[in-house]
Amino acid sequence: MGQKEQAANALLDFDLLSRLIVGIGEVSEITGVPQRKIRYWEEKGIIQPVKEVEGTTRRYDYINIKKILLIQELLNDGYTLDAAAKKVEDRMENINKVFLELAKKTKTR
DNA sequence: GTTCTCACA
DNA sequence: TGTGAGAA
Repeated sequence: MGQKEQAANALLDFDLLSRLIVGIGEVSEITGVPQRKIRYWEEKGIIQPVKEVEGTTRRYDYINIKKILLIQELLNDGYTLDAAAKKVEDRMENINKVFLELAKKTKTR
């Protein structure tokens, strides 16, 4: 596969990923985290699902799903929920920072 | 399918 | 920290 095709696929994947929005049932199914627990984490302010314009059902984008996965891993490693949440929060913030810096320094090509 | 709430460990 | 169950 050539570089052009790879670049095109990367853009496609990113586009799909950024549009991927699913309900709690599917999130629970793919992450293995019970729906009840996902709602519980939201109640504690740890995750912020995106509300649909119409209706009251929770919607989860890929960032939410990623967060749920990461927190679940840390819990399995013995972290408390609060500690796991804070760690995930800090990591994502740092990653965002790095990419923002990178975006500033990178010229359009 | 989804929501909330009360009770419980 | 999380679950069960019922009702809407």
